[in-house]
Amino acid sequence: MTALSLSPSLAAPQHPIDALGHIGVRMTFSPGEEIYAQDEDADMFYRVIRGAVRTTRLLSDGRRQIGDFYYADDLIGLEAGPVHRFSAEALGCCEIQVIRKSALKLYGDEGVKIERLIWAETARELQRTQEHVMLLGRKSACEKVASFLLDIARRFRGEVAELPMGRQDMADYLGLTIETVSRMVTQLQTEGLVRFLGCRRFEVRNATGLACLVET
Amino acid sequence: MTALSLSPSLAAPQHPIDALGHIGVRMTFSPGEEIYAQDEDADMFYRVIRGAVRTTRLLSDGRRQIGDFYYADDLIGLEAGPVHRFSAEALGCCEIQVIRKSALKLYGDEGVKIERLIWAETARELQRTQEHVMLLGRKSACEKVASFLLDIARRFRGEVAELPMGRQDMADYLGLTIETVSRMVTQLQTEGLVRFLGCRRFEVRNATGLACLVET
DNA sequence: GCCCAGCCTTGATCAGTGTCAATGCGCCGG
DNA sequence: CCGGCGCATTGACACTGATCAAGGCTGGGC
Repeated sequence: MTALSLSPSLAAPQHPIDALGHIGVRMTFSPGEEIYAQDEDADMFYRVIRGAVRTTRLLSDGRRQIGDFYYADDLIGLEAGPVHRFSAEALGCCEIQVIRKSALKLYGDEGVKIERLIWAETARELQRTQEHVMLLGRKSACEKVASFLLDIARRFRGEVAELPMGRQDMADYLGLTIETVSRMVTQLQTEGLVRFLGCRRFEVRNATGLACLVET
Repeated sequence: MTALSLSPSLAAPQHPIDALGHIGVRMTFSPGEEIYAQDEDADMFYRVIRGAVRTTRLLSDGRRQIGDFYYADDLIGLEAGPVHRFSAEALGCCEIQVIRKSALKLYGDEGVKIERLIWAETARELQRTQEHVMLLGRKSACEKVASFLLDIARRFRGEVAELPMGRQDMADYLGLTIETVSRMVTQLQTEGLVRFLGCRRFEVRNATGLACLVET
């Protein structure tokens, strides 16, 4: 690690993720398949090449919380400790690059670059998790769903957006039940803020109205 | 707020945090005083020497969420981006070591050690934030308060524990209202799980009973 | 094209938590 | 010692979101 990359997001070359190149192996996973398990040894980390992934954690009585959703070029499985604290599962079919941490030593300068990348991604993940805390702690069901849809929609730049997850996953991410998510989606649609075409495709019809629901 | 003189520490570096030694300045803050502000430039980071600190974030309409509480030897103000995304405030009187990130360059090898320390702390913070997400997303008011008290109590190893924050801060950390926190505290006491001596001091009377409320 | 399974939506009701308001308690200054 | 202020507690009630229970849609296989 070179000294002092304290603001990793500022030091932004074109595609830092490319440093990972073809290290490790590529694997494909089918819908719902587990990529790694909660409490499993964390000697690998993963890069999403194609598709979408959720990380989930179960309480002992079965309540489920989704940590986050990940898309192409996101890194997952970075851990401070020796084990994975969430499990990761493919949402649909997806392709994943699997990298053994200990293998990085073999890559010299390149390995150093990658370490820096990992640190930057960890810091970014912290930011995202802090946003998630705001969402869960202080937003109403309606605001939660609106925030979520707006987040997804941003990835599609005005095109029709496609949800890679079902209502249960949305609920477990937002700290709601599936019924409440469904009701809020219906409500946002009734109010003309979004329009659904089937239950996984939607478009934002009133971006400013939606943004009003999403306090920052 | 008063800048203190830099005094060399006598302790030999054993804890990794000691790498920070006496770099930077020490300052004291009085109860409620702001250490840094939300959206302020993040060119410093901070180490709690004595006392306790909260980080908070406000939504535009005034709803408040507390990110976390920090105690002696915790680092705060580490950010991925260029600005602080939460503000930090002293809970009681506290002493803080303030370190300018750019100053680390001057410390060569020591600077590299510190950079590693910062990375480790960021990863640890991510873990803590993920626990916070579980708490907010999937726990009842009663479980939230029980988790919180148990967490605090652990820092006092069976002794009478002292809450460094008031009910409002607990509420804003747990995503509840002050009234609900108060009711849950009363309920836990009625059930004989904890006993309060004044509203900021308590002891755990039935650790296993309390632990049962805190699913993992 | 039809059927079926799985997911999604909707409705009715309920529990938990928030809100509003009043009261209590403890600490500090005078 | 007393009074007042700020925080905490308690109570009554409202409301959000959960729960339970039907249906409805949709997409894939035959």
